[in-house]
Amino acid sequence: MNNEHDRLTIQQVADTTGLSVHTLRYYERIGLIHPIGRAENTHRRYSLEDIGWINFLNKLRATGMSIQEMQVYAGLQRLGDETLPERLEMLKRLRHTVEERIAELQENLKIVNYKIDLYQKIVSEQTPPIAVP
Amino acid sequence: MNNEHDRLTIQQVADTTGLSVHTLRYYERIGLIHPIGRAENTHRRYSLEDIGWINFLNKLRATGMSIQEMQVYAGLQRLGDETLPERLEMLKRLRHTVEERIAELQENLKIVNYKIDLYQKIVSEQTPPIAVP
DNA sequence: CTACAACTTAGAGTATGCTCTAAGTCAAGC
DNA sequence: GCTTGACTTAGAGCATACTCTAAGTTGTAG
Repeated sequence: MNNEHDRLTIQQVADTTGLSVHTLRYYERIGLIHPIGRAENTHRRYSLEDIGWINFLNKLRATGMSIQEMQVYAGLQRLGDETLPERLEMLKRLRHTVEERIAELQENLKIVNYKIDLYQKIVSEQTPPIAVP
Repeated sequence: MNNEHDRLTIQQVADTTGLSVHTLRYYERIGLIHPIGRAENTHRRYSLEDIGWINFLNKLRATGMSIQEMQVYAGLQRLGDETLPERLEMLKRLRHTVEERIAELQENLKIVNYKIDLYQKIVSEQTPPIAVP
């Protein structure tokens, strides 16, 4: 299933996922990533599935999910298909919080825009394009 | 301009702004809030303008602006109207980053939704509404 | 008068999420 | 044989943003 070409070093994974090698080891240590397979020399070798999982973790992080919640999710994932309903619930809750977060940002954006308009007016009044004597 | 009714205690401000009294003192200490006026007994007394500023700070924080950037903004604000163009620039940059953040969240939401749909299907197949022999 | 609540300060402590260091192993190239 | 570079581990350190503690003051109520 995985030939030698599919098995990447930690540095390669860092380059392709955007996580640092430190962070990759950290994620593995805290259980976000399952124990990665090793080459004969004890060096980690990541499979393509591992990359897929790490990319998904990155998406979860980008939604603002905390490390702790991701640990729960990763734990459920490892328990197999019978935890699908729980993971589904987590994702639905995540969707909800992300939607709320977007709405909040849009509200705050309005306020920022209002302030920009206000300041823009004052600034343009102070320094008209061409001074008229 | 400010009568006794307009001058709130730190606890009242905490209640109305949602910040803790600790955070209010912390914000003042690091220059996010200018030195608040005191009653005869050295206790802080916040004016309505102070409340307005604190509420604005809360909006900036909610957009994800860092404390450090807010310190810069607060510093410019204290320098008066001649810093309006700089503050305008900061707000425009903020608008941009918030718009990007919203777009990113919406992208990630798509992925979460895709996963929800997928899991939903699997789960509903595993446990049909009524088992048919 | 004393108890209490609300405040004050300086400074220490905490949670989160990394990020780095030190010391060591190992394979490949010169 | 030796250097180089990529990896390994355990554990320390760091940036951010609070959050809390200890010790003290003050004004009011009983």
